[in-house]
Amino acid sequence: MARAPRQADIAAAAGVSQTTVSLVLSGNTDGMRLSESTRRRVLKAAETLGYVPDPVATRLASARNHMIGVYTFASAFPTAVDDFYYPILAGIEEEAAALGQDLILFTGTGGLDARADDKTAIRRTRIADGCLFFGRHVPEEPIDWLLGGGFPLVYIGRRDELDGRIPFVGVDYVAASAAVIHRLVEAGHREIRYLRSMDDALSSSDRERGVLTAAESAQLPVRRIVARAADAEVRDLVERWRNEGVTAVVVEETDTGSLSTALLAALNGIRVPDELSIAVLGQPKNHPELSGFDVPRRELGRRAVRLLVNQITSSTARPPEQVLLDCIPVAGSTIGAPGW
Amino acid sequence: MARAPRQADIAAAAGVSQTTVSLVLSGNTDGMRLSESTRRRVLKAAETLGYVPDPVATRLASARNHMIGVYTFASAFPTAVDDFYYPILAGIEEEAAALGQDLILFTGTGGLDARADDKTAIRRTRIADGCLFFGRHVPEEPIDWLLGGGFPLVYIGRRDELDGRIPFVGVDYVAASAAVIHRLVEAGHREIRYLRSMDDALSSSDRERGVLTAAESAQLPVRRIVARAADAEVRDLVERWRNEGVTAVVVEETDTGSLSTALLAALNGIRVPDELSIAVLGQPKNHPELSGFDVPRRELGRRAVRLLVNQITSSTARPPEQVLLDCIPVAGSTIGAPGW
DNA sequence: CTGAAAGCGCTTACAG
DNA sequence: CTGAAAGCGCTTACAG
Repeated sequence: MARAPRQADIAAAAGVSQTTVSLVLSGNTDGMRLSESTRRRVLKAAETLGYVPDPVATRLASARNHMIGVYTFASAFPTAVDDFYYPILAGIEEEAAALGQDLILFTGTGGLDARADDKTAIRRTRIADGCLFFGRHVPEEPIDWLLGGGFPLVYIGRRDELDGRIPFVGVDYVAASAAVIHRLVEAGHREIRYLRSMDDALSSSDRERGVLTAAESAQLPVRRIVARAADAEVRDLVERWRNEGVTAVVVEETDTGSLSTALLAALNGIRVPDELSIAVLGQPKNHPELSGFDVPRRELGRRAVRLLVNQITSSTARPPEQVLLDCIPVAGSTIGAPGW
Repeated sequence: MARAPRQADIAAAAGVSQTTVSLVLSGNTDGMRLSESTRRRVLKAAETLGYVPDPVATRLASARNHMIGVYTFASAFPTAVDDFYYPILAGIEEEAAALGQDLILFTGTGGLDARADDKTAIRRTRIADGCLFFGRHVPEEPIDWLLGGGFPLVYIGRRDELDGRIPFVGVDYVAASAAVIHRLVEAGHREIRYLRSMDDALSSSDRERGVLTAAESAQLPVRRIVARAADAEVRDLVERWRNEGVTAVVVEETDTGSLSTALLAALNGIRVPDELSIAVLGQPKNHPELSGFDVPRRELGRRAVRLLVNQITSSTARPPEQVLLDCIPVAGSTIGAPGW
């Protein structure tokens, strides 16, 4: 079997110039008309030869190849957090397929942590028409470089770096978290504690902000509401809270879910929600009974793709689009009236 | 921010030709020597200008871009079968990253089922240095076309199409399935039934072959051992088998896991393994207690990547490598002595 | 030791 | 209505 046919082969077969073949095949007839007969001959020759345009050459010549990149600053398929990322990736793939875009997963060359400042890896994303970025932090220099070059990109997750010039699709954790606190307050709780991770990601501080805002507006004792803790400290905390007469604990759900797991493990003996109400800011795996909210992860992926493709196809430079998606409240059964 | 610097810019800055820049940067010094001073000047200029090679141009000129494709004949992130594909993809990504390869996910343009004969989509894979293929069947024409063109590809899963010319990394379902039957026989079972899906994939018939071979060598009544069934029919089957004095049921685990789920659901009332022993040819989600075997899915992905990269980097044309991986036996607790 | 030239397969002005 | 030419940013013979 021979080498893949190119436009020149079709041109020879159809007795026209390579330019004409390109014109016919790309459908770029800006003002120019091609005779119907030429057109048909070219198309037939292309069909016969089994022509497929070389996407690399296309991209080099025209800066469009219908491929969008996905760049994650850690493994795209991390073992520990399957359920966290998988729906996002599924959403990305779904929408990409719907829009006729292939996906390039940039896996980076070095070890996992070396990736952040792997400038080369990030710049490599330019082989695609545009790129989706994932990750808790933004490597400002290379992203700035891409942005400055007019390269279309969209972050997954809210970002406030680079003076708000980064387009993103994020999640409105502030509103969703506030709603959970309000629900507890309405159920009569006053002694509430919020357990968050040590991590300083925006998704963490947004949740905390929502919690604090809601607590303030309900005139709760805001001072003591937030507790930062590593997993190992949770047991002691719960013990202490119990003695303080706390009636509800709200916990942050992180990508690994280890904090909520630690909380549930520390609960042994305590009846939920009779003695203690529990709410989770996010939805842990295999715990549909937990009250809290669901993160629209699949939609996050889908929406990000749409934003990116819009950016790629729109000719005019627009201000960076920044979208926040609403979470889905989960009623669950772990919020009750204040106990003991 | 200006346009990305290219080799010509470095050449100007360093006072050499663009060719020299290419030579220095690529390290392609076949027999030719470059003066150390030139070399240093070029590297410094490249560093200063923040040069990053354009991967598109590199690929067009050299036919190597350190990207490997992943082509699935269905969604790469199918919702229904998360746990089935995810480990394979995770393995692929892991190994690709280790070998410095980016991944291109070809998502196809049309609907999901239109993909198989989407010749264009398959040919598009040629943008990568090579491609991994997934899927229950082989679209022979385009695969033959790729193979004939010397395009490196590796299938995930055993394949026997195209006269054995398709390189693959598969799973030795025959041996693993036979081992399960042997285990039952050793436990004293004679009345065994094997429940398989209606699907005719090779992974199904391999399992059946293993079951039959083992049954024959144990001189079981092979005639009646295999039952093909849709999920809905399982309940009636189990009922009948119960009346026939069957003491062990072996079930195929498919990608969706629906058959084993149906079997477990049909079991209500029957005590396992006291009354009935159960074994699964594969490992259903969330059922570590089931006896059977684990498919080395992560390793499947990893190994496939290694095979592919070997193929890409080896200069000599070799016969297609076909690898079968062993499964991991799962002892479980659902096999006992024959009941009733 | 280094450079001028051709070529990878396309697209896009620009001429006719 | 169609073609010759230049160019996208590289690599790779081939000369010097």
